[in-house]
Parts: sequence; structure tokens; C-alpha cells
Amino acid sequence: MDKYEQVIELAKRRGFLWNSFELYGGAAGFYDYGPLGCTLKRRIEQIWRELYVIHEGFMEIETPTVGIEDVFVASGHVGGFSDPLCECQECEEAFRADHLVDKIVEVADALSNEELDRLIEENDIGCPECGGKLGKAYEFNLMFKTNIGPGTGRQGYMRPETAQGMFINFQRLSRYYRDKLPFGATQIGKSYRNEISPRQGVIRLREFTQAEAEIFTHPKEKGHPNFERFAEVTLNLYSDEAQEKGAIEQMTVKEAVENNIIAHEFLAYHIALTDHFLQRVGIAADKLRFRQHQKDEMAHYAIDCWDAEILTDRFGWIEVVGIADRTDFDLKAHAKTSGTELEIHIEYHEPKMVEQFVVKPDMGKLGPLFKGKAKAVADALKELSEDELSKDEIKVIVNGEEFTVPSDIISYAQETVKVSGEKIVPHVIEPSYGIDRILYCTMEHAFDEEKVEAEGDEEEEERMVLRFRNEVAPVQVAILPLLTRDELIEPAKAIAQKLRERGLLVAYDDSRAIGRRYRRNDEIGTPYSITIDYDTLEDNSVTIRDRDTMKQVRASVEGIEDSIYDLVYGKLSLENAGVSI
RNA sequence: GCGCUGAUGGUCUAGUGGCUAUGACUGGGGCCUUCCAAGCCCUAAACCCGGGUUCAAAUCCCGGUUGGCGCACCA
Repeated sequence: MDKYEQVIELAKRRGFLWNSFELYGGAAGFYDYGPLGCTLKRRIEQIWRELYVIHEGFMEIETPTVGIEDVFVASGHVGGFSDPLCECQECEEAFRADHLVDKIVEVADALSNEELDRLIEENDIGCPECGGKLGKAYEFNLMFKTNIGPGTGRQGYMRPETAQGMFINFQRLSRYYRDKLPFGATQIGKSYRNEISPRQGVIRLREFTQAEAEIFTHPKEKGHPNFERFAEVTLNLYSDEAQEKGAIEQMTVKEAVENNIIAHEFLAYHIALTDHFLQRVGIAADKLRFRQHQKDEMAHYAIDCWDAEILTDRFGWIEVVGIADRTDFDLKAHAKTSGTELEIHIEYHEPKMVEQFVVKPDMGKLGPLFKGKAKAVADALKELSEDELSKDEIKVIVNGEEFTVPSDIISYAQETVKVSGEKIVPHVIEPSYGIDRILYCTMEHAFDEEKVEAEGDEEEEERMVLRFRNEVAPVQVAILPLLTRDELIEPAKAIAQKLRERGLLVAYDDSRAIGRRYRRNDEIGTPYSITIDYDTLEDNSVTIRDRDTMKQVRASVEGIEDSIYDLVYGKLSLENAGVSI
């Protein structure tokens, strides 16, 4: 059994992750979160919220998981979130049709299916595997389709990312933030991709949880006001250049920006924030790197893009977060499709005086002359050059109709006007997290097997332990009466209640031997156990046991809820929580 | 989607056509037990689904579902 198998076996057995729909034979690409998995996930999400929503101030929103067609036409998912496939009619192998012709034309990925068919036909391209004849190219779109409303209804799609919900609310968000850049919004929710063949458990799902932030910045101001926070943090960077050499480089965030490895401070700050988050949920620092997209892999509109990658035992480096500067691509796309300006008015620090050619039609005379068409004529006049306006008879064409305007009802001049600001389309910095993958990685990195001495003459045995960081552990403290006796069970339950009231995640367990119960809790990563014994009845003290070291201290029941709380949240060490035994 | 390969209690697993489907661990109840999966008693729990071949199918065949691996795919 490799580590992946061990982790998945444990996850299944102890209620972290279950294959969905098992009762009916299951369905590939879907996983259920059991009681512990769900709690673990919520705790990871909660840390994410703390960093992005509370600390950064990027408020969380919630938008539908079903989207209408226009949204995904604009985003490019209807046309582009699909691949042209082409199957061999002999051996039935499927290939990317555009890859088959990419040696022949330069922009193979821009071709229509008909053009692809024609090129394959003309160049006599056969199956790369068996040389057989290839069938027609067809689109396989990765979005789930659905209908909105009864009957044929309206075409809907399950969203393939949460991001669009933030983009299309740009105007509302801008107003909420009182039109001041930079601002951001976040969303944690489900996204859907109809993967051709989902694999690797929770690594590639058809329904998965994303946590995304869309941060709108000024296109020309990409310094970060709080850059110093992470400036001296060292990152494992696998830049475009480093990938050529095949060696990860370590450097500080500041150096990365100064040496133009990372495009700008704003992106660098968010790479560092991602690094901070991942380590905080328990990803091992030496199994974490940031890989830069190479020029040919990066979306054409992006300035720079980095993936956080985590080293796993079976799958190697897997991508868990993408952090990109997407420029104004998304807002412009929605502006174009919706016919609505998605811009923000930025006031200059001081108004600028700008030389402008200004045309002033005399509406008092234009009105009576052209009646209802006066406004359109005036607008057309404003577009004319000085040359045209200087003629005796000025002609304009409005909707195919020619109008002749006397020169005396219009004046024009080169004027200096005061401009107080400009409209700009903000650039988007997007950190996009795959929560399910991160959750799996926290489990794998927490997973440990340790040899411990066994009773009597027995050989050493394995202790399975999930060394979760306290903050993410789905059970924070176990309450264990030493023996199954009423006189111990009662005070134990009272302590459990006290801890729950303090807001701790408590598990109470009195079944079978104490050692067995310690092991059960090690296996699900419970950081602390409290054991109630006969001394408790004498002197009102209990033992607190540490999961990782198995060390115990003796502490008073009085104020135990505060001690455990402080232990869990790192404000107290075990040594200071009681007397060592 | 294609190819290879697997699918048996909660988990891991034995079982190459023939008794009531093997075992371990785990779980539950109890006895015992004053700190790291101890012992004893009791108990629950499985042949992925659908067809076919056969007197008889967990076992052979076909199809599907699903896990793993390889190819392809992975905004």
C-alpha cells in the first residue's frame, strides 16, 4: 500500500471521504465528505475566510451555481471550454483534432471543426496510432448543460468556475466599495466540469469546491500597499527560467519582484499569501512550490500566472492554486457581450488641463430646423473635423439620410478643458484555490506511521497518526474516562459539556480500553485527550495527553476549558498547561 | 473516450463450477481492568449490477457500473 492508498483507506474508514452514490454502484468524479471530512473542510475554508475576507477585506458573495448562456458565451466557456476531438474509425482512439494539424498551420487552436476536417482530409492525416482513417472532428464541452424552466426552456450551464459570478457583479461591487480601487470579492462554492475521465480520487472531480478571489486593481498601479508584510518571506519558486534548468530556486518575495521573476508586487503579495495559507493548514513547506506558467501555456491575455503545487507521494507535484494577473480580459469580455460599460471613474489627484477640439451646435436653431432628428444631427456634427466644419455648407449623414447644415448655427474652437479623471477598466488579480485537493494534501502531509513499543514481549507496532495542525483538526479534544464506570463517566461528561460550551470540538469516548481510545483519536488527528481517573475524584485533576509526543500533564478541572482552548490555538504550551507526569 | 487490470462484511483478505462463503482487524454489548490497539464471553456485518452458459456460478462468458495503471484529456 502506498501512502495514497493508506490515506484514502483511513479517510473512508473513519468518515472523511466517501465515494458518492455507493449504494447505487457509485459515479466517477464525485465524493461525499463524511462527518470528519466535512468538518476538516469547513475549518480549512474558515482559515481561508479569515485571511481573505477578514484580513484582506475582500467580502464574500454567493452567486448561483447554474448560469445562463450569455455569461459563458462572454467568458469563452461555451466556445472555448471544449476541445475538438477526433476519433480513429479503425482503432477508436481519440485525439485532439487541433493537435493533429498544428504542424501544418500556426493557429490550429483557432480553427473551426469544418476547417480541421478539411485540413485533415487535404493533408491526408491518418491515425497516429494505427494509420487508420479519422472520423469527423467534434466538440467535447466540459460544461454540464441543463435547462432553465419547463419545456425546452432556456439553456443553462453549471458553472465551471465561481469567478464569473464576481465579474458580472462588477458594477454592484464597485458601488459597494465606493468606487475605490483596489477592491475584491471572494466566493467559496461548488463548480462543475464534466471531465472526460476523472481519476485520482478527490484530485480530479466533476463537482468540486473552489475558493476564489477576484481583486480589481488599477492597471498602472500594481504595487501593494502592504508589501512589507511578506517582503522577506522566502518562497520556493519554479520560474519559467528555473524550469529550463529543472531546479527550484529559493528567494524572498522582494528579490523575486526586484529581479522581475514575478511580474509585480501585487501578484507577489498574493503568491506569498497563498504560501502562508497553505502552510497554515498544514502543508509541508518543503513540499510546496510555485510554478510559473510558461509563455505557451499561459492564457494569451494573462500577464503572469503562478500555480501553487504540492508534492504528493503518488501523483508527484499537483496544482492546487492558480494565481494570475488576468488583466482586463474578463471585464472587457462581459462589457462587450452585455453592451454595458464595466469601467470605473478614477479621479486624478489634480484635475488636468487638456487641449480639446470642441464643437458646439446651437440647439436653439438646430431644433426648429431638424425637429426630432436634431439630436442625431448634433451628435454627427460633433464627430466632424475642423476642415469639414469650416466649409460653407456642412453635410452630415445620419442613418443614410443626408442633412445640410448652415455654417452659422455651429461654432467650434480649440479649447483647454479641465478633466478631473478618467474611466479605466480595472485589471483582475485572481487567486483560485481547489479546496478538495488541498484537503487531500493536508491529510497526506499529516499522515504518519510511527513505531511504538508494544506491551510485554511483543514486537514493536505501528501507530497511525494524523498530525493535523490544531487549527484544522476536526476533533480538537477527546474526553476519555479511564474505566467504564459510572463514577468516572459522570464527571467526564460534565467536562465534555464544559468544553463544548467553550466552543471546542469535543469527542467523548468510553468504549473499550484506554490505549485503544488513544489510538483511535491519534488516527483522526485529535491533538489532545483528557483522561478522567480516580485521582480526579480525589483532587479534581485530569491528565492532558498530547497526540504527537504522547506526553501527559496533570491539570486541574478548574479552568480546563480555557487551558484546552489556549493549547489548541497555540497560546499555551503543554508544559505550561499542567504538571508533567 | 480507448487499452490493460481488479471489484467478497466497516477495512484488508481466502476462496479456479458443488455443504451453512475463510480469516484477521475494526464496530456493538458484557466481564475484567488505575493510562497507550491486553485478555475472556457474546454479537452484528459481504460475493458491484444486469443478462447468459450450466443440474449447479462468488468462480466461466457478455454488457454495464466502479477502483487502479497506461494513452488521450486536464479553462
